[in-house]
Amino acid sequence: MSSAQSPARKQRADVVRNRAKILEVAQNHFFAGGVGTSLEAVAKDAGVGPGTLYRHFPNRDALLASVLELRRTDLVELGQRLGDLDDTGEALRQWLLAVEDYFSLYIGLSEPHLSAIREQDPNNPLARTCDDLISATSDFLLAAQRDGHAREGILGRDLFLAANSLAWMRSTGAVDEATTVRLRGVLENGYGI
Amino acid sequence: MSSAQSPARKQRADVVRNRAKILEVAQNHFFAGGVGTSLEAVAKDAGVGPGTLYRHFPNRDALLASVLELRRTDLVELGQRLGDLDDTGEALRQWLLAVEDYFSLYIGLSEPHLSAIREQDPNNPLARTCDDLISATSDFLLAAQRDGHAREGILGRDLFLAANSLAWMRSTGAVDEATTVRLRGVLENGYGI
DNA sequence: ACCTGAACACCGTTCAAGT
DNA sequence: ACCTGAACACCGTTCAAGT
Repeated sequence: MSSAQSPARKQRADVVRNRAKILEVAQNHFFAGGVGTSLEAVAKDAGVGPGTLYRHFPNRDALLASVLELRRTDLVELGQRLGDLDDTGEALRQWLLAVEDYFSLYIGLSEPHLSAIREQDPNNPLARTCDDLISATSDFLLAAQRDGHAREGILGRDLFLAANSLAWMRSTGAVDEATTVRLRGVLENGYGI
Repeated sequence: MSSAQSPARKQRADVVRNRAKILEVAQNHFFAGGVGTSLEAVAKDAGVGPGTLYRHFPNRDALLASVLELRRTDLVELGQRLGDLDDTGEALRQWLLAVEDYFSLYIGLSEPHLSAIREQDPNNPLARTCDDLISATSDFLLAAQRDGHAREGILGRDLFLAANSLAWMRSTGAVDEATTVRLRGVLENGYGI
C-alpha cells in the first residue's frame, strides 16, 4: 500500500525541492496579500522561473488547493470527531464555526470556492473541498433536525454558504469580532420574532 | 434655486458630453463585466483617452459612485416611502430586500462598499452610500424592535452587512433564486429551534 | 524530463505635449 | 482649461531554447 504523495517512479530531487519551496512561499504570500497575490512574485521568491510555477500548478486555484491541502484534511477530520458529539445542535454550531475559520484563512478565499460551486466543473481543484464540506454540513444539519435542534426546510448547502459569507465578511476586515458574533446569532436565531 | 448638476459657470460642451458618454459606457461595462471591468476599455469605448477618464473620475470607486448615483437616490427615496408603512416588521423586510437588490446590480459591487466601511475614510466616494443605508437600516430595525417584530441585541449595521453578503452570493452566480429565498428565511428566523 | 527567462498581451495610471 | 496618447510599471501566461 503506497502513500499518495510518493508515486511509484522516483522524482528528480530538484523537482521535489522546487515544488515544496513554491508551496511554502505561496502560503506566506497568500497569508500576507490574500488569494489574489502576484504569482510572479511567488515564483521569484521561490527562486524559480514563472514557467516552473505554472508547470507544477497550472492555475491559481490549483496552487491554492495544494497550499490548503493540509488544512483541508484537518477540517474533514475535525468533522468526523464532531460527529461523535451527543448534542447534535452543538455539533452543527461548532462545525459551521470551523468552516467559517477555514474560509477566513486568506483574504478572498471564499470567492474562488463559490466560483467552483457555480462552475460545477469536477476538474476545478477547489470543487472537492466544497463537495466534501457541503456533504458534511448536510450530515450535521440532518442530525440536528432529527433531534429537533434545527428547523426543517433548510439544506446543508445553505448553511455552508452562510458560513462562507461570514468568512467573506471577516476576511475583508470590515467586520470586527463582536459583529461576527452577533451575525452568527442572527443566523442561528434570526432577527425576527 | 439652481440644480446641483449645473454649476454657476458654464462648462465646455465637449466636457459635458465626454462625462456623460463615459458614465453611459461605464454602466454597460459594469453590468456586463462586473465592477472589476477594464477602465481602459471603458475609455476606448467612450471615445476618449484614458487620461480624460481619470480626469473626470480619479479612481474606480469614484466612477462607480457616479454611475450608481441615480439608483442610490431611488433607494433612499424608497426607504422614505417604506417608513410610512404601518407594519414595521414588513417595512424592515422590504427594506433589506431593496438593499440586497441594490448591491446585486453589478458583480462584485458588495466588496468595494465593505472596503469603504473598513477604511473609515469620509473621502471614499462609496462611504456616503454605506452611511446612509446603514442609518436607514437602523431606523427600520429600531421601529421593528419597538413593535416587537425584531429581536434586541442586533444593530442596523449587522443587518446591512447581512443583506450585503446575500447580494455578494447572488452576484457571484453560485446561488439560485430558491437558495436566496431560503437564506433570507434563515436570516429572519434562524436555522436553530 | 524539467527548468529558464524572454516574449507577448493586457491593464492601471501618469504626464508632457498639444489644442 | 481640457484632451490626447505615449510611456512606465506591473502582471498572467506561454513557449522556444537550454540543461
